[in-house]
This record gives sequence, C-alpha cells and structure tokens, in this order.
Amino acid sequence: MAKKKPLDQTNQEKTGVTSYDVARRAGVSQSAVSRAFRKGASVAPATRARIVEAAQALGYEPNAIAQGLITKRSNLVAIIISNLTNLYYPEVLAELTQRLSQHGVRVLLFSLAAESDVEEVLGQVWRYRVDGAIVAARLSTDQLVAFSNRGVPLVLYNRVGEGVPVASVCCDSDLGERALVDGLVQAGHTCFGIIGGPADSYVGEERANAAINRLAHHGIKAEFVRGQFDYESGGAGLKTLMELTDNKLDALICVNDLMAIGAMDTARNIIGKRVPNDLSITGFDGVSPATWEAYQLTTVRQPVRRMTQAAVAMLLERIESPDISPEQRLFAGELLSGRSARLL
Amino acid sequence: MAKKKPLDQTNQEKTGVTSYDVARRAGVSQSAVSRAFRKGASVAPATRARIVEAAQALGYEPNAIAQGLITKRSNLVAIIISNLTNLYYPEVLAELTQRLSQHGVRVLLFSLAAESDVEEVLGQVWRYRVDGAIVAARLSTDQLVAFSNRGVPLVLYNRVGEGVPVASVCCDSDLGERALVDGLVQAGHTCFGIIGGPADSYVGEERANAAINRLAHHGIKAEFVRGQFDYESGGAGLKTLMELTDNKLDALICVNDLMAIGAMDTARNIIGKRVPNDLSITGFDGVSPATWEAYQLTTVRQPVRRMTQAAVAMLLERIESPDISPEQRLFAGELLSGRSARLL
DNA sequence: TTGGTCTTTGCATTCGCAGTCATTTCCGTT
DNA sequence: AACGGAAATGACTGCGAATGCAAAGACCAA
Repeated sequence: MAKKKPLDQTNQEKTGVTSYDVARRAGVSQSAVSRAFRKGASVAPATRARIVEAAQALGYEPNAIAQGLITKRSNLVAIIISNLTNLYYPEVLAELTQRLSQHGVRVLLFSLAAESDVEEVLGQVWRYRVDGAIVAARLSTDQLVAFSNRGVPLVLYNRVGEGVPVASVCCDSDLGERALVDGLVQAGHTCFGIIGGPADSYVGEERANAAINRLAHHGIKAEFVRGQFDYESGGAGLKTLMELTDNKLDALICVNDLMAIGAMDTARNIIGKRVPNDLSITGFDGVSPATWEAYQLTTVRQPVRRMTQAAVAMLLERIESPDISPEQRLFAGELLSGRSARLL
Repeated sequence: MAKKKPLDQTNQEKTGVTSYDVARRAGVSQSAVSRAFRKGASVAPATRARIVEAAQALGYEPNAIAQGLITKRSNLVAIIISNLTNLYYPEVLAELTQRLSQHGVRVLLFSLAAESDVEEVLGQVWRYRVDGAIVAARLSTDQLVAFSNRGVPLVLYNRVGEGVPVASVCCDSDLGERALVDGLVQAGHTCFGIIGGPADSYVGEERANAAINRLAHHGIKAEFVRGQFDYESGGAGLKTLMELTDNKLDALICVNDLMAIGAMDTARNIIGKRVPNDLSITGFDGVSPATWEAYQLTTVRQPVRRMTQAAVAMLLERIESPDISPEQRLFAGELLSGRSARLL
C-alpha cells in the first residue's frame, strides 16, 4: 500500500494530493490526517498543527467524493427549478444556495426547460446520492413516492404533495387572492377577468382557482384566459379579455407579476386605458420590477426570506432525522397596495 | 465479501442498491453490471438485457460518487456567479445549466453574496474535484493560477484573466459602448454622465472605461458616479449627476440596464424630464425589462445564447484535452435602438 | 477433431478517506 | 517505582464501481 505512488515528483502542485501525501510529509499516519480534519476528533494539538501545516504546503483539500462514498453523506442537495427565467426564482435560488452553503451543504442545480422534464433529472439525482432535495416543479405521485422509497428527504417549494404527504413550504394563494379580490370587489369593480398560468403549472392553477372561488363567494363570475407567466402573455391576455367582455373589463387579476406588468403596459400604451382609473390590475409574487416607479403594482409579495429559511431548515432537519413526519408550512403573503388597482 | 449484506430484506425499495445486488439478481458478476452500464463495453447483448432488467427491478442507479472516485471524473462543473439577483445572470445560468446537462455534466452552483467571497468557495470547489468551472466573478491572479495548478479547466464569463491568460467568453464592451457613445454624440448631445458599477466589479469598470475613452476620443469629458448595478442606484446616480452638471445633463450612460431603468423612472416621475427629449439614457445587457413598453431602452444586448454555447463548448474541450491553450472569445453585442435615447 | 482468433466473463485490485480496534504514550496517584 | 485510566496514534478494512488481466466460450477453418 506504500508503493502506490512510485513517482512522487512535484506532487504538491498538481491535483491528487491525498491524505497519504500529507501524512508522509507530516510524519504521521493517514488516520491522523483524517482526524486532523474532523472537528471533535482525538488528535494532539501539536500533531494537528503539523498536519495542517503540511496540508497547506501541499495544497491538500480532503476529497469530498471519497468522503461521500464512505460516510454516505455527499453534503449535496439537489435544487430542481422549472423555469429559472421566471424573474421570481432567481431570488429564491440565490437565497437557498447561500443559506445551504452556510450549513456546509453544496447545491446541485437542475433547471428544467419544461416542467415535465423532471423524470430524466431524477435519475441524476439518485446517482449523485444527494442528501436531500428542494423542488419547485411539479412532481407526480410516483415521483414523490420515489423520494420516500429511496429515503431522500424532500421539501417542496410553493406546491404541496398531490395525494402524498410531503414536507412543503408555500405562500398562501387563498389568502393572497382573497385579499386582492375582496379589495377589488369592495372598491366597486364589477367586470372581472383572470389571466392564469399554463395548465401544467401548480401555482398557476392554485392561484387562479383561489381567485375564482373568492369571486364566486361574492357572486361574481369572471372571464378566464391562460398565459405563459411571461410579459407577452399579460398583454395578449388582456386583449382577449377585453374582447370577451365587450371592453367592459374593469378588474384584471393576473396570477403573477410579470403578466400583470405586461397587461399594464398594454392597457396604457396600446389599448389606451388608464390604470387604475379605467382598469385595476393585480399581480402575485412581489418581484422587484413590481415596485418600480413605472408600475407600482398592487400585488401579494411572497415572504421569500422566511420561506427559503423555512425550506432549508425543514430539509436539514429531515436530513438529520429522516423520520420526521411531513409538515406543510403556509406563509401569508404581504399585500402591497400599489397604484395599479383601486382597492378598499 | 458476500456476507456484507447479512440482512437482505426489501432491499430493492431502499437506498443503497449496489451493483452487487444487481449482479446477484441477474446471476452475473459485479464487473458485468458495471460494463452493462458503460457505453462501448464488451458485454453480450443478452447479458446486458438481463442486467438492465434486474437493475430496473431493483431501482438501481450507478453511484456517481463511487464512479467519480475511481474514474477521477466527477462529471461536475462548478458555476460561480457573484450576484444572481442581477436579472441578467439567471438567464445565463439557466442556459449554461441546460447546455451542460445535455452533455451529461451536472452543475454545482456557488452563488456569492459579494464578489469578494470567492476564496472560501474555492476550497469547496477543490474538494468536490469538479471537472471544470465557469466563473462570472472576479478572480485574483493567485486564484487563477490555482485553477491551473490543480489542473481544473476554467472558463471566465464576461471577464478576462488579469495578468494570466485564461479561456474566456465576453461581450465586447468597447464595441458596445462605442456604438452608444458615437450615436449619442452624433445626435448632438453635449453634457454626458456615466453611472458605473461598484469598484470591485470587472464588467462595471470595463464598460465605464470604454465609454469614457470613447467620449475622450470625441473630446468630451463626462461626469462619473458609481452605482451598485441595481434599480435604486440608477435614480440616485441620476440625481447626483444632475447636481454635478447644474441640471444640464442630456445624455446618461449606465453600465447596465437595471440602473438605466431606474434612471428613466426617476427622470420621468421624480425629476420631471422627458426621455429622450430632454435626456437620453442608455443601458447595457439587454435584459428583458429593457424591451418592455414602458422603457424601450436603448442598449446593447449580449448574445447570451451564443456566449453560453461558446462557454460550454470551450469548457468541455478543455476537460477532454487539458492542454488546449487559452483563448478569448469576444462577442459583439447587438445595438437595440429603443426609445430611451436619441441616437443617430 | 484440433487449433486459432475473437468475444464474454469473472477475479482481484484500486480510488481516497473514515472509522473500528488495538496499541502505545502520557499523566496523575499512591 | 508501579499502576490505572485517559488520550493519542497507527494498522487495517470497506464504501461502490471501474478495469487490467487471465480464463472460458464461441465460432470458424482446416
């Protein structure tokens, strides 16, 4: 086992410095090196110092791959996000990544082109033996079950397990849409339109349904069209709704901010409606452009910091103790009363 | 070596199905299983079929960690990005991630709070024995050298190696700013202001210098203030510049779109200037809000798809053949003539 | 049937480190 | 000086898959 490195030339400057190299240089055994790098291990201070010095000189960093193999802890967490270009997720991703880093956990990122590409990605997730996963994409029941079978802790972000109990962190759609709808209704709006998301989007459906239900509670039926969550969909949706309502639309509920912004621009610059005088528009998410002077969108802001914080905490808990039972944490969003809608 | 799994209960449904388990079920050796999963390996078709079937039944996925240990290829690439909230990077990140996925490479994401947190992150990069890295953050010469010493292929995104030759992909700042400056000058603007980035930002400095130099070429000296690349900095910068120029400023060059947008909003809604009649404003990047109706920003759009494509290609090349010499690829941006500036 | 070539297959070893166990060292006590 | 217990250290094994090598089959020609 000592003749494995016949040619120990300038090994220090190249890749592949192992604990054996450090051990030899420090005049100790490989075990000692290993211990020197583990927190509460039994090493004499002097020895540790010698080892650390040797390690530094050689540029040694413990091989996380090998560590992972033996300890069965990769310190990797998979983050699966459907559309990163969504303007809302980058913030979430950055928060999650930084929080996880603080706990010594690295992020393996999977970005899906379509929310339905999950399956192929999962194979990779299993292969890398991640310690856990945070998912903001739609998972089928089978996929959910797969996580549990493989013993990979999972936290869903802004969606709940459909048919299976799973740990999740969400912003309350019902509460949010209720606040918006109630405000709009009380302010006297009568002709409502809703721009939803694509049919395969979880949040899209949930928010749209929340709005529809709350309107029904007031005895109001709204026109409904679907968008793709993007800027263009907002304008297009608005135009369609205007036709459907004989131009009478006076309250537009968009299930995300981006579409609301698109609708505002179209209303003002293309259709020639005044916002909010002729038409009230609301969004959902609270992305940064919503607060820009030009928009001042009335929307529901998701408490991103608290949500990511909760997601990370829940995940880490479950990595430590895999048997913690599922829990849903539902956060109320904050109503941002901007100038895009007349609310009461 | 066979008695290592004394209790083989419902092993199929739990984590930790190994190639030995599959081998036993398929009645072959572990080597055979290994080969069945490698592309051009020597296995009889019938054998492979049996193995694949067994693997499927057990839910076996090769352990990428173990593979990485022995093959010395983790199939991991580190992506280091300074501020993900920058509105421009999410698009880049999504593109990079998806392109890399297509090549069977996984992304280890490192998101920096400040561009100076690189050092701690690098330790982790070394530990995970990534096959390569794409970096959009400022690296010191020592850090650059560290990559090369450790034999980790590196591609810089929108910055070049300072003092050391490194592979990089950039959008040409000189060309871009030149187009903007020339257009503004020829349209008769006389009083110029520039809002740059934080002093520790590479692109910020580069674009600002490009603009300053080009203006100097026309014999014009501009006022200069720094911003933080965010929306607020745009408005604040504009106000400062207005004071500095006795309210005479008629051309504002922002080194990114977000600040330009902030400046536009402030100009119109706070200061009461008409854009572009009283004041021309330009940005840089070509983020999506720049094209929104409300802004129609005059800016330089980075060819993100081509740039990410190039970055990935260069990195993969260097992973295959580590000795390829450094190359800089400089892409010209596309001038978007919006309605935020009078150009000629 | 025999020999030769090519393809399949299994054995044994290895990657780098963690952790178990046995051994040694070091101290404080009596 | 001798002993007991704690602390420090080293030898060794195994995590799960890849691979060189040799053995075994398969197949064809003579």
